[in-house]
Amino acid sequence: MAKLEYNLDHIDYQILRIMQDNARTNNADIARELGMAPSAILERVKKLEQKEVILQYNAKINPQALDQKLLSFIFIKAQDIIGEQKVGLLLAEIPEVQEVHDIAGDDGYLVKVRTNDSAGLVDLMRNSLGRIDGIISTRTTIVLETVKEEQKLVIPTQK
Amino acid sequence: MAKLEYNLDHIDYQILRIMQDNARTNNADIARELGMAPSAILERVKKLEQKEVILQYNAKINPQALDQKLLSFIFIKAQDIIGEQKVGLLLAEIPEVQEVHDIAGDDGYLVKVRTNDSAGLVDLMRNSLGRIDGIISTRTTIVLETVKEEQKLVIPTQK
DNA sequence: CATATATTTTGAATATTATTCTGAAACCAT
DNA sequence: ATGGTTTCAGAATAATATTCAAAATATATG
Repeated sequence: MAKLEYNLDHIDYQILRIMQDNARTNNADIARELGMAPSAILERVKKLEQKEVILQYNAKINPQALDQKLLSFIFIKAQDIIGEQKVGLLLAEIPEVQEVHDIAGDDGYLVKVRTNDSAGLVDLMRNSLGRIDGIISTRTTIVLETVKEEQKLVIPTQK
Repeated sequence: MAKLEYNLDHIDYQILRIMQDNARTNNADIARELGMAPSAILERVKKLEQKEVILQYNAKINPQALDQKLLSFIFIKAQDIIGEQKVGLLLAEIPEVQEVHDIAGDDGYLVKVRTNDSAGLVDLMRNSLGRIDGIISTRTTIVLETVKEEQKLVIPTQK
């Protein structure tokens, strides 16, 4: 699935930088900015998608607007066989769960969850987490305020 | 800055659902899918942007392709005055830092960081974190494998 | 409940962009 | 160098974005 050779050059990096900043920038604008023909940019973008360098385009929606005001991180200890992630996959199926990371140390997962409020969180823990076998314990951390939240990667300047 | 009334209807939700799934879906396609005129969709999308319901459009780039293979979470205890977040703002300035959350409990921050490898992480902790005054202690959690990583919100079905 | 006012939608016209394709240029490996 | 491959530019065409006026819808107010 994942290619071993991505082989990106300076121009690809510039395209990625633009796209990472605004995924709806059109080919014509990118072409103008890079001093190239639109057709060439189109080719490159398609190739970046095919090579799975660009994984997807998404709109970042304001959680407030959908009344999802509470962000929490939950550490979950599980009795999973290492590398199997049976619990992890079940956690991933919960819509309110945005991230599931298998972490080193305590046979556990770190899970990022967004709910309406604390009642929604309790609800989720009781219903969704409650139904999953293999969870030994949980420890929840409430986010008071988010100072920064992006998924932008550091893109190399040089080729 | 943030509006108190977003007042979204069923159609807005549908647009958000489409956009959240693929931010490069064009107006014509959305219009076709919702059985409306492209100009009406354009109006709504513009309004969603103005009302800061849609915050931005970004391309999700494969960290592997940029050789950023290590994901870590760092808990940082700081001697910040509550609500001030002096340390938090400094943390947010570090490019490798994707997220900074002010968390309840231990006067601390939860920070999400992407680096090349463990050497890059050590480097970041020594250089970038090392320069920040007010950091009392850190505890680092290494991610072995990410099972899920999205920022999709649960969008209501009904109006 | 009716009417005035504001908002949203449509549909057509125009501007802009996306996409395709061909030949030229650049690149690579031998 | 030379043959083969990849990338690019430029033009032609298809499709989409954008604008705008009028119609339709929703909202507010007396």
